[in-house]
Amino acid sequence: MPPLEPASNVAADGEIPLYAARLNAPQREAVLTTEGPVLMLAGAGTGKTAALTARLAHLVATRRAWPSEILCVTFTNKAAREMRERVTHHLGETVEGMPWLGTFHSIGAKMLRRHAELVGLQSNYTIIDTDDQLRLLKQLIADNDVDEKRWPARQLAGLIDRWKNRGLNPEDLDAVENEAYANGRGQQFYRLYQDRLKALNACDFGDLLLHMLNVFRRERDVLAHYQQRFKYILVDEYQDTNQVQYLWLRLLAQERKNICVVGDDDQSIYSWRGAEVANILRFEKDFPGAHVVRLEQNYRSTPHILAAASGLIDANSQRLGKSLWTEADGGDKVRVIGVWDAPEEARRVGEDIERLEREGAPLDRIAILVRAQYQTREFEDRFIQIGLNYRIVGGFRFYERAEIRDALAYLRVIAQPQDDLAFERIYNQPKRGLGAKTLEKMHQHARRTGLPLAAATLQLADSDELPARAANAIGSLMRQFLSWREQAEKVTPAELLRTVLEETGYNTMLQAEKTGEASGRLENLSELARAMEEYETLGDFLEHVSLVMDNEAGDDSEKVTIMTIHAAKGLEFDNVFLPGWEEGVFPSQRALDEGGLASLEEERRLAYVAITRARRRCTILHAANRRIYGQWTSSIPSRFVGELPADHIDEETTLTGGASLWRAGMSEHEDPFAHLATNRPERAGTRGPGWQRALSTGYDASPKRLRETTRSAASFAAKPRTDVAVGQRVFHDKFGYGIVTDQEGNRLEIEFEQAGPKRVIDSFVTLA
DNA sequence: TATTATGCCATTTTT
DNA sequence: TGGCATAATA
Repeated sequence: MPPLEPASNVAADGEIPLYAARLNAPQREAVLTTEGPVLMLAGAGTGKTAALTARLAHLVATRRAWPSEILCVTFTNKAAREMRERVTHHLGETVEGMPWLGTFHSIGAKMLRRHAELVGLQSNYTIIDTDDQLRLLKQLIADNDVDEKRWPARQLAGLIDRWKNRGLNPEDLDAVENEAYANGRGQQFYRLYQDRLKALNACDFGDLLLHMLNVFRRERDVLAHYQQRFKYILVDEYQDTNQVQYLWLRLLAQERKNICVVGDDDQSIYSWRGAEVANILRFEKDFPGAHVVRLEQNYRSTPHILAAASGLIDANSQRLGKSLWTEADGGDKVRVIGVWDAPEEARRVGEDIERLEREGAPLDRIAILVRAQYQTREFEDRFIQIGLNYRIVGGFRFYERAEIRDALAYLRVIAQPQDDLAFERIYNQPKRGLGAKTLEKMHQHARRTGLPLAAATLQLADSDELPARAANAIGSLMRQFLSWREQAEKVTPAELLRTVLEETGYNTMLQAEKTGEASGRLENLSELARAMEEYETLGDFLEHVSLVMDNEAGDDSEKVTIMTIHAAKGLEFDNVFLPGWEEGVFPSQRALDEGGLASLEEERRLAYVAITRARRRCTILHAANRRIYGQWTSSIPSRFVGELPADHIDEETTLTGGASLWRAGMSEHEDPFAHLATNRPERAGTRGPGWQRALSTGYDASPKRLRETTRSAASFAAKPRTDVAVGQRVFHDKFGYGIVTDQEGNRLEIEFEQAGPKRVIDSFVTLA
């Protein structure tokens, strides 16, 4: 056990150690207050991570604890990675890595591998994702004569997830909870699901935490062991913890009470995922005598941006209260721009970005942050048209692609023969002429014999239950599995994967397809194999895959980022564009219709997060008309716009006076500008209940400055390519192969083989 | 058994 | 509107 004396690299008498040298007073306080509970309230951009890592470094450098005696939990792999890097930097290479620094789930998984038998699992259990989870539930629902139409598997999955987030086991459900699914069969299905998982030697994400919580609650010696081990506990983004995580931490911290949590109640935006702001709000009650430190000096944004954000969040009740300030001065006010419709919004943002680009602003420091994914399409369309480099974050993740999942399913069956879900995914992929009928027999046999699906299938192939063709197909597949399993002992996981892809004919299948898509899939698979190179065992790799689902696509070209506000939490950009600030979009209709005040306040926090991402300039936009689900809908500016303090914003509109009319709620035939719209929007009878309130929130209806939007100079000035002509066959990253049917300047009309006719900018295609 | 037609329903998604 | 899932067909 390390003594409590200062290490050599730390000055003894009040001199400030290196890792704390650049910290401000509150940050330093947060670092040096090592004993007892600490609540660090860290506003946006206040150097939270710096303080947190310095604290870690301090604990180790002063020998208060070994790295292995500190539990440090984050929510994302990214945050964990960053912290690890920064601590390593502080402490130099001499210190061993921190084994207990990671996400809640990865730490849960690690503990559970050690104690798996206590919850009826083997230590090589599989971690299934939501896709597997859904398929499993669908089977259960079908097997138990419940109409999936009436009681969707998604709903059940959601319920189970919520129960687990709250730390509830099947037996803990009360009658009300039980009623929530299939007329009082919630508990039954939850239990069935858990039993099934156990039989598959698998668990879902929620289980990683819940199983360990159960172990802590039941096995006193296990709990005591970890309580002893973790001398200090650090928790990042505490406002995002859910009930299980809270209970978990409380048990672990109970003994020593050296727990330091960091968070910002104003940035709590995941309550719909089970996060409870209440956890941070009541920390001082949970841990009496807690030392509270407020980080309020902001190092990121200009005063106007901060003031706008602060003014907005002031409208929320239930806050711990912080006021951000900065030493910086100057900077532009937050711009608020009203436009006619969504296409104009995209055009406007595109033009602004082109201007910024001409002024020398790097594209990768510009972001467009949207409330919902569907908003990205308008920008994508526009940017393709004007040839602006962009990337959309979110949506498909690497490990969620079909080909990757197929490949992983093969590996899973090799590693863990009980993994029925994986086996079921690939038994006929690539096509082996096996269908639903064969599957049904496989299931029947598995149920009869109590064997895992793969094993039962093997038996079945030897019986004469199946038509010869099917039996042969299965037989050879099973022989392949046997041989792969043997090889798994000898070759690296990456090699094994390559063998599998070759011997199954998966590669051949894709090669035969000859589409842009298929070649992309092949590339993804070799990318997967490459990513596997660094893993020694299959098990290591599979755990990594299921827990670390993020992948930073190695793309070097500068691009504008388009993503949701949720995805942007924790990031910062020089220039931020915030489109769609309209009632019904942001705040979202759902939030207005259900969830009441709490939900509205979460939307407001989301708006606060959005604005505080901006370092230098922030532009908010709202459109009068927008097509939502194919229906033209007109809308009024978001109430959040009205809540921005007037002194810190510049308002502007491209609607020549029409804006104030529309804002005043005039009907269509009175609107002198209605005829200007080519697609005449229907007047909204579909407005949510929020609009009345929005009108009364005192939106400033004074006359606006006139402003005419000009067309983008860049997209017309660009020189057309000379190597492309009508009739030329070309390749486009997104649309695949096609023939040029028309050329006008740098714009091409292309008939794509897969995607049909499209207009694109010539710089986006290569000759085929 | 594989392909086409129809229908349905749509936030946010750290693991 | 359009993407995805299940249903109906060749």
